[in-house]
This record gives sequence, C-alpha cells and structure tokens, in this order.
Amino acid sequence: MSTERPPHDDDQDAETTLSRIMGERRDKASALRDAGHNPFRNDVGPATTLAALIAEYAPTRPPPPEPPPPGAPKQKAPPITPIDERLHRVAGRVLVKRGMGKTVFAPIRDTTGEIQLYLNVDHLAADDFAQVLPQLDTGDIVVAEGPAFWTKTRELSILVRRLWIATKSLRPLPSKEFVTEKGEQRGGFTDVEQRYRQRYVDLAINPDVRDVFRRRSAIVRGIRRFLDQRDFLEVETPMMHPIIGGAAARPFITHHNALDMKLFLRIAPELYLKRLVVGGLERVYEINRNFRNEGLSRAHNPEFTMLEFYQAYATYLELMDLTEAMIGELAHDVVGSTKVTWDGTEIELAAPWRRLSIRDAVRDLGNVADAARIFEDPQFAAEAAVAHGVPAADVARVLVEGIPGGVGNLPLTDVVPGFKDPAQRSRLAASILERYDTQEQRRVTAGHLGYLVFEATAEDKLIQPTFLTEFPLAVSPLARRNEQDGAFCDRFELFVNGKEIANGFSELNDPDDQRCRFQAQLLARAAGAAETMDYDEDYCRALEIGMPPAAGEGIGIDRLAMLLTGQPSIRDVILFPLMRPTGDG
RNA sequence: GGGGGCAUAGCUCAAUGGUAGAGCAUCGGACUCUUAAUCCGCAGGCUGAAGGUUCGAGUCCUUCUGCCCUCACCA
Repeated sequence: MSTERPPHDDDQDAETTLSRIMGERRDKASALRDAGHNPFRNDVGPATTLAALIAEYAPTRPPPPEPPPPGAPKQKAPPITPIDERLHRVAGRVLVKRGMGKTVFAPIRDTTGEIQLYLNVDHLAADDFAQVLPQLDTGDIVVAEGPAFWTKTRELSILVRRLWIATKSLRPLPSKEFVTEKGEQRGGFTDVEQRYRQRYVDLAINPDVRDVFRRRSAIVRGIRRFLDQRDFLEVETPMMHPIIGGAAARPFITHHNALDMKLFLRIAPELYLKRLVVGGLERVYEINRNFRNEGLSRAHNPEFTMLEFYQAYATYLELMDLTEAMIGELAHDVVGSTKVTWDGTEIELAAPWRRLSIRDAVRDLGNVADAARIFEDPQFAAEAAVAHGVPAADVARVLVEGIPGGVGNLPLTDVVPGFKDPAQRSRLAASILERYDTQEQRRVTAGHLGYLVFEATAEDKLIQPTFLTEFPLAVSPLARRNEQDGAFCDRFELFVNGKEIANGFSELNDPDDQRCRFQAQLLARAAGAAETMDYDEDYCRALEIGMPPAAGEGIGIDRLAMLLTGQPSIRDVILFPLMRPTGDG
C-alpha cells in the first residue's frame, strides 16, 4: 500500500489545480487503506433504490410548520427522531458535500433518484466519522446505512450510522451550475465537445441528458412492443456484406483474413430481410446499425440505427397507417402528448398526417409553375431543374442514364461542359433524348429530374408530418411499380421538419423487373453516380422462388428519437457520436 | 471538401496591443437541520500547438489541431 502515485497521463508535469486535486484524492484513498478501508470495494451492497425509498415514505411527510411569531427567538432544532427504526442501505454518487461543523449534508444520486445523507457526529459510528468522513469528496460512490427521517425543512434524509466509500473518485467532477448575481449562468458542464467525448461526465452531471437516453430506450422498447403485438418476428441479419445493396450510399470497406475477402459494412439490411419473406417469415423486423461512408452533420452520423420491417400481403398504403399508429403510440407513451417542440418548431403528431405527391409538393410548396409538365416532359424538366438550382452536371448525368444499352458511346466528359452552356443545353438534351427507345423511359427520366427539383425547392418546407408519395422509378430501385403509371413507384417517405424520418414501399417481387432495375443501377454507376447498388444475383434468384406480395419500411431511430426528445442534433441522441481523435485520448 | 465562428484555472466565463482576473470547485479556519449553505483566509495559468509582426501579443498575421454552425453528399 504505497502512497507513491503511479505515473499518469497529462497531469504529471506542472503542479496544476487538477494534479493537486488528484494528488489529494489519492492521498485520501491511501488514508482509507491505512485505516483498513478499501477505497475500491465491492462488498457493501445491496442497496435500496432511492426512488423506492422516496415513494415509500412520501405519505409520512409532515405538514408545513406554523410560521414563528415575529420577534420570537430563533428556535433550536428539535432532536432527530427517525420515522421508524428500520435501517436502509442506500448507495449513490455524492453530488455535493456541505459541511456544518459536526454535521455534514451530502445528497447522493443513484439511477432512480436523489436523497440526502445526514452525517452527524452523534449518530455516525465513531470510526466512520473519524476515518471515513474526512476522506469523502464530491463524486465518490458511497454506501450508507441508517433510518430515514424528515428534516425540519421536510426533506427526506438518511440518518447515517454506517458509511462506506465504495469507490473513491480520483478525478473531480465539474462544479454544479448556478446563476451569478448578474443573472449569468455559470458552472455546469456545457462544452459540447467535452460532453460528447466524456459522455460519462455528461451523464453524471446533466440530468436532462440521462433523461434523453432513457426516452430513447423507451422508444426502442415501444417499437418492439408495437411490432411484437402485431406478430412481427425480430431477426438479425448480416452486418458484413459481400456486395453493396439495399440503399444508395457509399459503404465502409473491411477485410476478412481467413477468407481473404473484401467485405462491406452494411448500408441497409433490406435485401436479407426480404429473403426471409421469401422463406415464409411473413412479418419480420430488425433494429440495428447501418454504416454509411458520408459526411457528418446535425442529422447524420456514419453509424446510425435503423428499424426495418416487412409485412407480407400489405401495401405501402397500409404501412402509412401503421406508421401513424406506431409513432402516435410512441408519442403518447414517451412524450405524453402528440405535440412536440423540435428545434424551435412545434410539431403536431396527431393522425392523420398530410399525404402529398412529389408532383404536388413541387407545385404547392416549391411554387414551381408547370410542375405537372416537369414530370411528363424530360426536355422541359431538364431546363426547369437547372433553372431551380440543380447543378447542370447532375441533370446531364440523369439524362444520359436513361439511354438504353449503356452510355459507353456518350462520355459524360463530353456532355457536361456543353450542358453548362445555356445556349447549347436544350439542343444537347434533345439529342440525348432522341436515343431513348420508349415513351416510358422518357417519363422515368422526367420523374427523376422532377425529384431533383423537389429536393431543391420543396423538401425543406415539409415541416409538419407529411407522407410524400409517388416516387419516380429511377430513385426507387427496389420498389414496386405503380399499376397505373409504370414510371412511378408505390412508395412514400415520411418527412418532419424537413428531415426524412421513414421510407416505405410496396415491394418489387417481379424478378425480371428487379433485374432491369439492378441493370439500371450499373448504368447509373457507369454514368458517374457515386452511390449505387451492386447487382445482387442471389436476391433475384430468391425472387424467382417467389416472394409474396409485401410492403416494407425503414425508420431512422436516431431521427425519431430526435423528434420525440426535441433534440436538434443527432449527436444528442447517440451516446458516443463519432469524433475525430484528439491525440490525448 | 467550401464558407463563418469558437478554443484563457478542474468547471463556467472576463480581460483598448501594456503586470492574465472573477464566480463556483479545491485547500486551511469557524459553524450540530443545510439546500448554489454562510463567514474568513490561501493557493491555483507555457492563454489548444507551432511560427511571425512588435520595444511589448490572450489580443494582430500565417500554418496546424479539435469542436460548433452552414453549404455540398446523404437518411
């Protein structure tokens, strides 16, 4: 039991406040050891949860005392009388230590609540008062035993007879927040970078943060209950995929040594889950991580949690109803209201939600004249897209992707420069469109361009919950074609506050159509699209076995948690968001 | 990747280019019912890193590192 301090990270060199405090705390730990008390012990439980204790004694709370008559001498506190003689063993982290001479008040917190310890020379065991209490610091984990009593200010407290320091805290916690005389907020732990990097401190200090993650957990639990009640089966499918599929995104790449095999961290579980539907698991869901190699933002973390579920014999229309019901139930259970405030905007989650076609969104929210024509006439759509701020290179690529049989004879490097010139643009578009075989392909391309116009003009105006419908085929490679109009799909996305929360559609189960869609993905990749799917031959084989008609949906759990907890940043609903390393750990 | 902002004591924040301060926490003292306890006192800093301008830099300039916002990409 040496009092020599082990070499330790960054606190060695200068005698800073921090290194002094840590040294003092190590000295206190040594003093405990010398007195026969292990400062890192594990034999002092179990303890009553504080919430249970508080609830149990709540009915015994005394009434407020009569106010003393003016001028009366200050009365001495009456002797302490426990409520009953039962001894309670409680445990928790010491939040503050208030010394009053022969008395110390120390509120502690466990995962359920807070209670105050009353540590007094006349009641605490002599050895504990002399040997343990002097070594107690804010942040220590303590176990205390004694009866409960009410203070004269009617606060439930433990009249401590035995005290153990179960874990000595060597590193100081940030100070409690308070308000200065000027009304400024001071103290606390508010630096967002430190809060994310040291989430353990954030959780220990900030009750609101603990609450957010409790609610996130309740959301996930609520989803499971909702789906389980409807006979969905929870499954787990591979997180490491040999080919890219199920979504449009760039993957993370890894390698398996024994098989000497390149693997992709999954960008979506979709194609595996639908294989299960083929196999007869007619209702399945998975809640797990997806990984997408994209930038970070308030709404994006490279790994994020997705719920995907599939229901045989359902259509996308039924899934919209189901989604309203699910999120409505979660709002009721977790928020207690259908109204939430998210990022300063009041959101009304009561059903029904607006259902709006992309075409109408462009017309009514994007204020685009001739919106209908955009979705019919690719020549017109190309002009409109550029006019509304879609980059000319993107428009050119979409046009080229529609050429049947490939794009090898029309390099984009030739097309794009010309396309940026307004004078040449419309002639160039016309010459590309001449190569199209069918009227349907022309409309598919018009729809694709219309979608780009939607993103540029209307997407961020979808504030209240809205199901966006009638998605163009070209951006929906796994969705079922609409029966009436084959250029569009039976698909929806749910938007709230301009952010996509959910994406669902009736599933494409025609293997030949699916093959054409995969082929189109390869063409798009050849035309320069960065995020495309691989051709999944085994998936097509599964569809040849036969997938029952079905509909499926993905819901971003992080964003749903943001919505239902009112957090503006995805990092506030992810315990350990991805951060750049700092070098000092 | 582009643009804008931020980085000072353990925490939260101040400081016209002229000696780096405050509150809280810590440490010492007083106090046997406190709630940010109160009162007295002492300490605590390579101002994110490296260069430069200047008689003199926390402050101005350059580069780097990290974070936040925003745009792009995406969900």
